[in-house]
Amino acid sequence: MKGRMGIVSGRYRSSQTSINGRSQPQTVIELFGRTDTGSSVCLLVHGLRPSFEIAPIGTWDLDDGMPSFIKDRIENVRSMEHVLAVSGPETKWTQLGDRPVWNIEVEQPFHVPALRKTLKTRSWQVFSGDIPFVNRFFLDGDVGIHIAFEGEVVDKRADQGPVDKAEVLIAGGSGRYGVDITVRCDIEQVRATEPFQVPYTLFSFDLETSIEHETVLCAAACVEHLGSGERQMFEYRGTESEILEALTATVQATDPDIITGYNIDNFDLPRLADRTNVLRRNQGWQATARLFGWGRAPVLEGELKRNRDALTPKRQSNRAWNLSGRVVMDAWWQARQALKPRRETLSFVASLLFPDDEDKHKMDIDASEMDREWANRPDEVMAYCARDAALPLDILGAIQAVRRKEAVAAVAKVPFETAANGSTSQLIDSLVIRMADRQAVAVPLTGSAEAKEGQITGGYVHEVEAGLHPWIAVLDFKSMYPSIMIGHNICYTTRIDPAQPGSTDQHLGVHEAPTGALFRKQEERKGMVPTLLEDLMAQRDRHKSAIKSAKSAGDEAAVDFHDAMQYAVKILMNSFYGVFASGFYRFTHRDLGSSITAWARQNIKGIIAAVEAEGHGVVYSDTDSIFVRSPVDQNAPRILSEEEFAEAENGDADAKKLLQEHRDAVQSMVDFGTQLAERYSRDSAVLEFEKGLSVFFSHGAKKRYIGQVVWPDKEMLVRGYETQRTDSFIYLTSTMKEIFRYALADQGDALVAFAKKRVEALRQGEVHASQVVLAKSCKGRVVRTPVKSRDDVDFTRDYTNPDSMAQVRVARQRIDRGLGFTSGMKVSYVVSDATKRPMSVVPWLDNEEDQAKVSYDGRFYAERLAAAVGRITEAFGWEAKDLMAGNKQTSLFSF
DNA sequence: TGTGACCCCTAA
DNA sequence: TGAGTTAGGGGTCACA
Repeated sequence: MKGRMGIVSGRYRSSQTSINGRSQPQTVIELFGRTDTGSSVCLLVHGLRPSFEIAPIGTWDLDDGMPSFIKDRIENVRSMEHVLAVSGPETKWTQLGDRPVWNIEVEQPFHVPALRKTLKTRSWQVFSGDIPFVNRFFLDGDVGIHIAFEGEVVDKRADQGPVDKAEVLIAGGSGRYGVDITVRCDIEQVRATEPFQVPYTLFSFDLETSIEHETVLCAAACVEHLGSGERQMFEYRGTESEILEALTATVQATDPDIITGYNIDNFDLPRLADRTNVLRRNQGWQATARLFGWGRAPVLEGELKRNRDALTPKRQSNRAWNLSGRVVMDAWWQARQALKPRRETLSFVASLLFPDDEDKHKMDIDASEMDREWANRPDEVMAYCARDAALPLDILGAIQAVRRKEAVAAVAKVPFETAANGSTSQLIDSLVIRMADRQAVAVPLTGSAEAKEGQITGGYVHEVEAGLHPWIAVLDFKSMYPSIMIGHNICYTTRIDPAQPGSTDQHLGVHEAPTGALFRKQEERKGMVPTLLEDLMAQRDRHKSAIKSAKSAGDEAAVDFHDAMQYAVKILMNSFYGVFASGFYRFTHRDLGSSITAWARQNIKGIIAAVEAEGHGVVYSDTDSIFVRSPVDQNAPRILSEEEFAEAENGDADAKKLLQEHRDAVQSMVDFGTQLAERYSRDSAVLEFEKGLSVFFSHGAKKRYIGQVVWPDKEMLVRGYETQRTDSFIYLTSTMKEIFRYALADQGDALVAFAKKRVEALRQGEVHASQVVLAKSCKGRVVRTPVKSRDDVDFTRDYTNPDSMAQVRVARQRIDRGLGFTSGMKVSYVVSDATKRPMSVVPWLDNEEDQAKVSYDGRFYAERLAAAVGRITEAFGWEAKDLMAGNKQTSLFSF
């Protein structure tokens, strides 16, 4: 058959095969995914052999030929156990210059770690020796998530046959896979194809569990087919074994690519794993498969024993869960990343995303009393469970999680699983190693770089001038760090090491960083990273222009697709700096990161000085942006009210004049900013006029400012202040927002009056408790699941003094009440008495009964609000004014 | 009352 | 023991 598929994940299988009567090691790659026509596939790919590379430490003159002792040592390697073949040498670039590199083919991938270690002790330098075998397939074939393949169908779901069906075994599989079709092919029959939207199937589930007995009371699942948009609901009751077996049967029958749910990583999946262990006791391995065999691997004992990509979901240490052929995507984690919600409960996130859909967030079941609820109102509990099984699908849809991860996978050329659950360095690795192989650059092992000593110096932040500043043009460097990397050819492979012999040889000119670090010119050797970044920039431009043409053609799906792609490219480009500035990445050196930031500081400081020398004040600057005073009529109206606009529309002469003056001022600022950006742009450092503010305000702290944007759109801009923070309380943030409006309108008196009123209301306790809920994330290691007592979580590993942290005290109270705990989740609380040390806090729970009991410390909250608001008013010098108005207090908000 | 350690979260 | 970075503000607690 011929087809196209989107790869979910891959794994490999080691076996023996017989060639001409001789037993030979064989390694088959199993790729799981779904075709463009909607069938799930297991592709058995043949022809890739595990290997790595070695180079001798020490050097000799290449022109003299290879010394005989090297030949002997190579023969020695050839005769090592599990080594199949040695080929080479091939000349590859290494940090120590061009070196002869031999390729070592081994019997199986799992032999590599031990051989690597032995060879290191025998003075070989090892390269490409820590790349997972499946990654090797993506790198060598230069493919990513979307592939086209050709092959022979060896099994179909509808076919009959035992699990060890001969056709599958002959094709290199371990047995009948849980997919629609199993296809055998050779590596040459797989190639990259244009990105397309894979019609994935999603499976979302939720459990209701007994707090008393830890058992599963009931479960529900919802399956969504992205291709058709269709959904199916499933409900499970009965004995616990029946529930688990029925859930597993649904997974196998609906065959999803992606498994989701809300907080399944830390709750539902561990619970299912625990219960499976209890329920399977005194039964064979088949019981485990029936209860929790959710993967696409054949139902065989060996498939349960694997550490990863097994038949049952598993997780090692803190990593995401994994299982064969499917990917686990926790909707909680995705929502947290995408939305940064103030609180993280399912009902809160649902009300954030679907504010008008009351049914999605009302709480009519008391989760802390689940046993009682289940006994008294099983149907309501079931309905609640079903709703919470479906909601994660709504959430993933609303934040476009699957489509965005798919786009990242397409850009980084990795399987879906790596984009969904992998690390940033894995994405970068995927692109950089490909480039290294193309350029004959040896790939060093992770951890082989010299440790970075201390931190490198980062971006420059200009002191901000406190107060109101009218007509500020905001300019910033376009993709500053990527541009610097391209412009100065910064790469692991272009760095000139002064300690290296020959480093002082003639270069065709060099890039010298302000730190003194040297990089070759691209004419001499173009870096891998600059090449990749240029490609990515071009790719992003292509998607951006495709968005334009799709828009004019009215093709909404194409707009979404190209938008997801251009966004993924942007994310990836901006990740390069961080990875290369990190201490552990395989292709890094401490000079790379520090050179990038040093050039950045030089650029921005140079521009600040030049602009100021021209007589234009710079009120603020952070890393790659600069806020400049525009030579605009200072008396021009900064913003017009709705009424003034209406009056101007209606032909009112005064209003029309105001409007004209405002527009003239905006235009004059735009002209100034555009012209300034043009004049200070360089090839590798493009300055852009990003936005125009009719007024800018800061109380004098870096990274905290507000502004009235009048170009390109009209909006309020807030950075850093409490309104942006998720660990503040609503009453404070809403007060601040209003204060900002007064501040930007320069209405000092109204501002002060409003601030006083709000502070007083808090102090008197007139504000509803829901408005003073604080939330902070809480770390801690769960040492026993499920979490039933305080001893089940160890907070001392994450906190020097856990008892002094409010979030820990709250977490402990939650545990006491049987509400469980998951590390990293935000916990909500209210301060009940701040005069105590440490302050008394009570958890804020999701049910009205508990909420009604909460009383807060009004004085504490009033002081916190006063402190925040006071910083703003102080900058205006309004205390004196207030005193003059007859207020006897020495400070505005003292009591 | 001031200070520093520790922590969370944000800007870039 | 698993991994993008640094700069920075501000809250809480403990202690001098």
